[in-house]
Amino acid sequence: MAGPSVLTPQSEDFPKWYQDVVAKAEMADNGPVRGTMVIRPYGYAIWERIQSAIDERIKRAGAQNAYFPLFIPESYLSREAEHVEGFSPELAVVTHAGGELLAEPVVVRPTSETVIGEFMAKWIQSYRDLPLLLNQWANVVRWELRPRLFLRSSEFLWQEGHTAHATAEDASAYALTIHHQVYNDFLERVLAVPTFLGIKPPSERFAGATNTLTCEGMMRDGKALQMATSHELGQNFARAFDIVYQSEEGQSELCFTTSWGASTRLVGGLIMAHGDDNGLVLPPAVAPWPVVIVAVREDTAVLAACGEIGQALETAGVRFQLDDGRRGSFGRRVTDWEVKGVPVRVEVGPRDLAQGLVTVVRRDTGEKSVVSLEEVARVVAQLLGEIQGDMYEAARAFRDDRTHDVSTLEDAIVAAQRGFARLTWDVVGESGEARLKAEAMTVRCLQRADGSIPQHEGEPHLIAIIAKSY
RNA sequence: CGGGAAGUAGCGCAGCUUGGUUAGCGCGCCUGGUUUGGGACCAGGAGGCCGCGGGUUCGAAUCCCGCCUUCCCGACCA
Repeated sequence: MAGPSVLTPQSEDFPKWYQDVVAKAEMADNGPVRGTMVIRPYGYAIWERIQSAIDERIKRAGAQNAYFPLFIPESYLSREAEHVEGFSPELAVVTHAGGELLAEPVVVRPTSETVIGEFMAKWIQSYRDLPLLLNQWANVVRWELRPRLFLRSSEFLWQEGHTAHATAEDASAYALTIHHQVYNDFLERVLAVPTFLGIKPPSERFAGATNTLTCEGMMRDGKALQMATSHELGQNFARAFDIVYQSEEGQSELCFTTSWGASTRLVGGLIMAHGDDNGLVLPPAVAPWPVVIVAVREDTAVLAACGEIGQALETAGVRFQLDDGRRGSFGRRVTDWEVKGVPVRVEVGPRDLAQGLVTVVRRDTGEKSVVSLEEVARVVAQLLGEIQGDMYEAARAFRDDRTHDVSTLEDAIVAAQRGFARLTWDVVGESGEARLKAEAMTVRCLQRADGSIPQHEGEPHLIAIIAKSY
């Protein structure tokens, strides 16, 4: 069996385990400037799959991609009081350019509500122009005091959606649609991460928003990670940027806007939601290669069989990588593929092959099975679907096992040491939030008793989900 | 940004207290060979402005000052 672990075990030091995985799976490196990140090809391939899955859903929700500038006039930020207050500590500001001091400093975008607001104001004239549904894929900069690869870097990649609507109801409904049909659907079906959906308490709200929706996932150490957020911005930005339209009745009306985003943090969430002591465990839908064909040894018959299997997988539309055995011993190569989290290994060796068989191994459970050469493509294609579903179920079981209903703040603090606590929001209150803060815990989100997303934090009988978080 | 720890080969570390030949070890890497069903073995080899800058000294990886970076704990966040 396996020798000494390649990685620091999760139970010994979870943050160290995370760093080990990021390094050993060749996902990312620290950049030369504090907080910056170099995303390596394997990590970027995962991001690209995340990107395309989200992009597809965004387009299905009716939004169109566009691109706005990296540099934003400092004065734009100042127009929305809460927004500038929230972001000013983490802004990178350019004061010099072209060898001269700039008359007005420009900030490197921390998010684009302001520039996009400026252009929405220009483009929207009539109620017929609404809703205006935009999205952009971009990098943003928020100067981080305590960076961690993928989870919190000073520069990160993301998608930010920005929309303008005629009514508050329409804006609110659209934010909810994005939350369910883009984010939660993606998280469940692609990342295989179950979430708690809800709204943020006022203390955790986005700077300038009237309501913030969140998807909270549980990591393998029981901490919460906010995997995506959607914001109802009310008329705050419309007022600041004069985003108005003429109604059917000929009146000038302020728009209601929304914004919503998901970032490279998702890669960190993916690592921590499914990873184990042997490394990354990828759901097939985000794996750069759902399958690796491993030649046990370099041998003519073995390589010929690998080629055949490759052909069959190709025909079945399954992406795969071929490990022809030229690089090191079998055990070494297997360990490497495990660290990288490849969902299925097809091991092709002379012993099995003599009987027309190959060994198929699942990364998530470690389960091995022996199948015939003729059947392997069909079996693997089906197995990938099963793994995708099983990984979601396993993550849900893990989360449910560590989520407890409690009736007092003190019990919540105990439960949130290793998972999530569900406590009536009325019991928490402002003093409760302060008490939680002292324990390094927060209210991650507020939900209705049935798990649905409330309209606002004033609804009666809301449940607060309390946890430690990233 | 506050408190703590640390920076020596790609990675993990020793050497520093008590300054003094050519700065070591393990893993990885390269070459050749034997191997290959869960991190193989033998032989040979390459690779260092000892984080950066300044100072003390005949002499600094080692002592002093400043800065940068990383990790942990807080405050802030996707």
